[in-house]
Amino acid sequence: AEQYAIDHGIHPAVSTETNINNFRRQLDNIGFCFDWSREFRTSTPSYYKWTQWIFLQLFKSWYDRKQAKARPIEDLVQLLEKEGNSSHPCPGEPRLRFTAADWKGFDHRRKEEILMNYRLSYCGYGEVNWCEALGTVLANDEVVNGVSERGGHPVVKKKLRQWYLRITDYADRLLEGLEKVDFSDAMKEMQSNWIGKSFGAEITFDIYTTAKSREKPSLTVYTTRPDTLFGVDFMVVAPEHEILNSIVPEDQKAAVDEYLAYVKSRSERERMAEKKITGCFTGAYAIHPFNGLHIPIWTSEYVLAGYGTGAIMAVPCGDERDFKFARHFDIPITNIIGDAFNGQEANPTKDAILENSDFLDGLVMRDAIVIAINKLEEKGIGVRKVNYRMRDAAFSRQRYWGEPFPIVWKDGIAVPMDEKDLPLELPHIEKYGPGPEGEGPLANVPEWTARHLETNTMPGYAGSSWYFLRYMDPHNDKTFCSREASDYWGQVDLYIGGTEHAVGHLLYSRMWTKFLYDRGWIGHDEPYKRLVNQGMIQGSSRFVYRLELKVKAQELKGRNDGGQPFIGSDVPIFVSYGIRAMEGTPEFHELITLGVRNIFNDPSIELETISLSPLHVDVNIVDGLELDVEAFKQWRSENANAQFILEEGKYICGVEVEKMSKRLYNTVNPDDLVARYGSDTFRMYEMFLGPVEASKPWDTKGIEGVHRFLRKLWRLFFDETKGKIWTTEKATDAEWKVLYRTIKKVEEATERFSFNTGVSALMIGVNEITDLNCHKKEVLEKLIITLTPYAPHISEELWHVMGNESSILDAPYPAVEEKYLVESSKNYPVAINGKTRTELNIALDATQQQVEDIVLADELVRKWLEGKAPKKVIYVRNKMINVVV
RNA sequence: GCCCAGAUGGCGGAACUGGUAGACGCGUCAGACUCAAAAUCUGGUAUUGGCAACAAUGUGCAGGUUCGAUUCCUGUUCUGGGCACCA
Repeated sequence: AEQYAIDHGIHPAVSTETNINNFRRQLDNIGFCFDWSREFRTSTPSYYKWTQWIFLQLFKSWYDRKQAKARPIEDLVQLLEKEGNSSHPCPGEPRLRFTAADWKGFDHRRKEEILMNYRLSYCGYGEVNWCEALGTVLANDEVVNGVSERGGHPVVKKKLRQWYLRITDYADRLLEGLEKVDFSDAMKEMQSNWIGKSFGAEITFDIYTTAKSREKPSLTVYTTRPDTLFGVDFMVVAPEHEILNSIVPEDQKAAVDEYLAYVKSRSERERMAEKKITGCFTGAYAIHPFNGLHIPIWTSEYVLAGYGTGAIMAVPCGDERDFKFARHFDIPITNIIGDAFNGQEANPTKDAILENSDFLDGLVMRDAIVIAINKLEEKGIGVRKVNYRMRDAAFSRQRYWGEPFPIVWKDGIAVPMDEKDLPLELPHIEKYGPGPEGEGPLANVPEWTARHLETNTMPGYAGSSWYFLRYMDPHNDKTFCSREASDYWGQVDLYIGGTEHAVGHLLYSRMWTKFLYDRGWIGHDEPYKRLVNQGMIQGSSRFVYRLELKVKAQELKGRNDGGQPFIGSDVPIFVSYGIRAMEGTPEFHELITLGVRNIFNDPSIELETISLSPLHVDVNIVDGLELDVEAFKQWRSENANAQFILEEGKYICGVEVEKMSKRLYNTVNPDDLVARYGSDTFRMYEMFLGPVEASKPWDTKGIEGVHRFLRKLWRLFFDETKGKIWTTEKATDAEWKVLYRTIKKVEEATERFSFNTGVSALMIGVNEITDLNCHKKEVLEKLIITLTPYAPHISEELWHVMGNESSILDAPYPAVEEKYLVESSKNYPVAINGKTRTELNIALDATQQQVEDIVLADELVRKWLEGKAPKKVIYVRNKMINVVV
């Protein structure tokens, strides 16, 4: 557990100024532009002071739907005081119901409860992955196969106090804002899908159940297709749905409880990803509001609690997942779309004509939607409803390293700290273990808990949501960034970042910007004017496969885990890749059983279940594909007693190409390359690899070519024997032509971020200038200015070699002199029936008739025509000629 | 499973708005220089057939639109990114 904490934080003693400077110097060395890093931001008190300040402003603000903007919470208090209970501040979308009595007298706690429902950063309870054995909370990617990645301990869900950002209040504006920013369509689509705005209806069904309950239960579902109301064959509620507490009759309780226990052991990701269909009948029925039919209510993990009402009406003939579910559990399917449903697969069309649908019969589905909603509203059993897939963003972490929340807890109420007491600095701690109930490490600090300070810390995206504003005014100690500074600099003109931020960072920072804009602290409500997605450099990851076993009704002394006959933590067993490939076969079961018997020296062991968890292993302890078993045992303490099931005496690792990332243990260090070739070569090679947007595996073959190019460039200025060879002679037209053609190509390439073709143009240029034997200063100077963005160090060096005093960065970018580039004719490709057969040199200003005459007179063309007259001659100026026969 | 993107020689890639497919670089083959090596330079290099001129085929796969498709449309396969606690 401690190791976890250390993995996730940097010891404050190490993250000193020196460390940051070293880090910067490293980045500088390899020619990277310094962007930002979590370590850098959070270790700078002024950053976290102002992050905390903004958090407080979010806490003290609410979102006024009528005005579509954030306002100070005092406005809300006044509004509520003035209008009391009679008018809800957000009619139509009540988040909260309270009575006049609640509000009367302003009971402190009640008031806070109400305000908490409006605050833009608020506190609540949320589910986390909880690992009892490690006593810690785990991130989703630290859970593999339902057990902890490290140690293989069972993981279950647990409710814990969490902070949230009310980003859902900004859903519409985040959607609309996409229209005014220059992002790729793919990025916009990802964001709008994430927000997931949909139009539909909430429909409430009465319930028939033999279970005893005080109130008459009802079930509200959300659907985008109320037109299919008569095709409902069953209902499904999420396993977390509260209704399960009140509607399950005695005779179904055991079955439902068993199912819920199973679900609790599975992550949300697994629930979405797995193809297997699971579910359980609750024993209760919903009553169809129009025809009174009893519709069975099921619970299944394919319905997620966080979306809509956490319950759906299932229409198997129109929805693929519902269809599969019905098939799997033999639920009869009602067809409401006639021939459009073939009985073999669902048809999600909106264009079929409805039948078996009472008052909707004969209508096209598309039109029936509105009619159905109107009828539902009229009868008071449903309401029109806009729904968003996006949920509020979890804004707290149970970690040490992050901005502490400036919140003091008093009698269960979160009280914001005084702004002038910021920053609230992280305490120095010795141990990074999690708190007693899985809280952050701060829960272990007596001075911290004695002050009743919040023990969660903020996530990385707190700082990354606004850091670009701080860059505009880094030394300001009055505010996070003065309005003058942010007005002067405006939006970030160009943001280069990966698509992996599409639905995280890039949405959060857009929300923060809108919030700061609403409150008048900045003058623009979108942070980034233009976004370019660079591709990811991929690494080759290596995997080991850990066995997760249950042993048949047998106690294995000292190897139990949580009372289960489960082999886990202390003797992890790893299976070689080749054996893993046999998974599912009887031979596999046999091999594993034999292996396990050998390892524990107990021939009576019988295995009940076997599953394999693929785990990343550091590429540095793998030679090709073969794992260095001894190094592996030392790599992580929990693997010290590891046992291996080998193939031919070797442990072979699995391989996958993934993004290169520290957490995937597949990184390579560029230091060696920089030492060998220099940072210009390294930088240029990265640019030359391919388009910026493309992802590709890291591969250094080919770096020689770029290095040779820079040496060739150098030889334009220096000769091994003669030394300096550049001259002050006047350049010829031919030399200018080569130069300006190069500059033009490089400029165009750079402007459209096509750096690889930019490098290519520079290579061609240098080759041509070398061929012309040109060493003239006036040409070379312009050439290296063009090169500067690609290879800044060598350019600067050569600039000074030629006697310039100031930096090349201050030199004006050379303007292309078009007069050297004018052409009067072109070699046209001539195609017969679209297939290029020859080339003809024709003047650029030739007319269609002239071209036809020239082309048809050509011997080769006549050969292909075989004496026939052409159907058509297509002539596209400056492009090509096509003769259709 | 859902959302997004990509697929072109032995390899990375180029072809910008539907107009000469394979620029540029790597690798490789042949040659020059050299006692030799390194470095450098010259030439060839999509596949198949041919001494050659040239011809046929060719941009993941199956179709379609067009005088003309790597580019547009429909379907499909595979690979990568994201899926809410990696940031």
